Parts: sequence; C-alpha cells; structure tokens
Amino acid sequence: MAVHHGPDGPPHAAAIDDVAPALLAAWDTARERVTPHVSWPQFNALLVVEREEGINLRGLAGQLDMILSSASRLCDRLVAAGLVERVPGRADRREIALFLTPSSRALLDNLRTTRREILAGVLDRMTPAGRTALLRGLTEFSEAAARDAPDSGAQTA
Amino acid sequence: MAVHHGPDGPPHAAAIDDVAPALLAAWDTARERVTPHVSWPQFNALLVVEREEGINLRGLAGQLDMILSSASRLCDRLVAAGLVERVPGRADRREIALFLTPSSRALLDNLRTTRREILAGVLDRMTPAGRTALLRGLTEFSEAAARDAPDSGAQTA
DNA sequence: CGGCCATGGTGCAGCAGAGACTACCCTTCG
DNA sequence: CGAAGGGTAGTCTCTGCTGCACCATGGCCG
Repeated sequence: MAVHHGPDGPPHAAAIDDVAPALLAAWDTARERVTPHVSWPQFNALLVVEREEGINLRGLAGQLDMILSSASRLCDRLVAAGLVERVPGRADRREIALFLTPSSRALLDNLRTTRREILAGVLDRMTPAGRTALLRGLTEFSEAAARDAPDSGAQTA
Repeated sequence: MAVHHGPDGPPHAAAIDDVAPALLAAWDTARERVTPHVSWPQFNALLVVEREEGINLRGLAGQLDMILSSASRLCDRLVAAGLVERVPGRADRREIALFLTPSSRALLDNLRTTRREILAGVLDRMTPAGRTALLRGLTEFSEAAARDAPDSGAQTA
C-alpha cells in the first residue's frame, strides 16, 4: 500500500525513528514539569475544551471517545480542580457549556512557554544549519501528514 | 540562563514547537494501533525490562520511580497478561529476575515496525531534500539534547 | 555455629482516577 | 401529552499507587 522504494532511495524511516525520541522527550519533560498533577485524560479534556470553547458534554465525550457519564465524571474532577467551568446554557437549559478557567489557561500557556524554553535550550547547542534543517524537515513532514489524514487524532498540546 | 539571541537570530523554537506535533502524532498513532490494551505504566515497564533484561523488582521500581510493592503489583498484571516472566534467581533465591516473553517481544517489534511504516508513509509524500533535512535536523537535535542531559528520563519506545 | 539484621518480595488494606451500565431527572419540541 | 435530547447519580470493575506487616534468604559477627 506504499510507493515502491528502490534500494537506492529508502525514505530514512528507520533512521528518523531512531533520532526522533529526543524531540518527544522534550515534550514530555515540559508536561511533566508543568502539569505533574494533571492526569492524561484530564489534560486531553483541557485541550479539547480549549479548542472548542463552550463545547457540551456529549461533544467532549465524543472527542475523548468515552461515553457521556464518564465524561461527566471527568468534568467533576476537573471542576473540583478548578480547571474547567460548567456553564448552564441559557438558550437550551438542558445543555452545559464547558469553559477553561483562568487557572487552566495559565496552565496551558505555562506549558507551551516551558516547552519552547526547553526546545530553545537544545536548539542553542545546534548549528544554525541544523536548526534550519530541523524546521524545514518538520514543516514538510507536518504538511505531508496533514495531506494524508486531515483529521487523525492524537492530542499533543 | 540561556545564550543571548539577537533579534536577528532566534532559534526557531516557537516555529518548531508548532510543527513538531505532527511527528508526535505518528508515534501515538502507532502505539494506539499496536498496544491499545496496555496501559502506560505497563508499557514503560516493558521498555525498562527490555533495556535491562533480567532486572529485579527493586531496579524496576527505581526506574519507574515507584515503590517496591507497586512494582510488584504492576508485574502481577504484566505476568497475568503474559508480557513478562518472573524467574526466581538461582544465585540469590530472594531475587526475581524479570524477562520479556515472546509475546511482549513481538509486541514491541510490531510497534516499531508499525511506527516505521507510518513514518514511511508520510516521508513518501515529502521531497527527498525535505527528508534529508528532517533526518539531519533531528540527528543534530538528538545529539544536542544528549549533550545537555545525558540521563534525563522520558521513555519514548 | 547460632543468633541478628539487612535485603528482596509478597500479602493485605486503602485510596483516587477512570471507565462502563443503568436508572433517573429535566427540558424541549412535535 | 409524550417522545427525544442532554446530564446527573448510583453502582461496579479495574488499574495504579501507597503504607505497613510479614516471610524468606543471605551475610556477618560474636
């Protein structure tokens, strides 16, 4: 199901698979440093709410691939932690609209800032050409991936 | 705490932070596809055992940053799932040596293969120059990161 | 050689997070 | 009014982690 690659032109997949973990480590380091006490499901929920501010519980449950009541429980914990706000919709009073709180907004901002700092710390030790190559390669990769699967999941903050 | 960057030469940190998620998504996709029923702690334990075949429970607990009995329980579940083997050491009969099973070896192999395939699928749609740039950038990044923190955690398979 | 403590693991609660299923309540709308 | 849509609540199960008590083994010292 893939394009043929002659023996002359393998796409470096294995080689890239070997060196990519370093980049992943930077991500994880940032998340671990900033949000050590927020579980993965909770964190993913925050990302969903951030993307679709005012989403209702059914929508959230759908995006997190869990049933409604599970999402409700998850929200209970997030509300208890002061990370999301349940706002009863005024148009349809059955619905609950979910919003980030200043606290969770700060959390996400802090995470991204921290990640960029960690990233910058490593980039500093690279050659300018290396940095440019990295940016170019990742940009092309990102575009190519988007061309393939315009939707496919995986929250990465 | 970092090197000064003139207004002319920021190290692309923000830009890279924006395009890196696509690469992360490929990782997560592979893991999700191959090991949907293995939890993160369990998976990390497998990686530890793979790296240090024959490790004992204390060592595992240390690497996973948990206390002994937690590691023991985790192992209970892994053994129940047929993913690790508890082998009583013959030198010191108190110790338990942990080994991967054929099943878990196959699992990890499968994961890596799948990931390379997913990666290759995207790389196929990049230009040769883009692939080379990606490989070069990531390789330098990896080296730079290793120079900084020779140990720092984060299992990424 | 016979205690004694250190070392390696397990057993037994106990707690929080996460998910599911079911039953139920409120609102809206035909 | 009654059906459909949106959420909550009760109950269960499982994982993950902890603390503490306990059992083995192994090394040491008198």
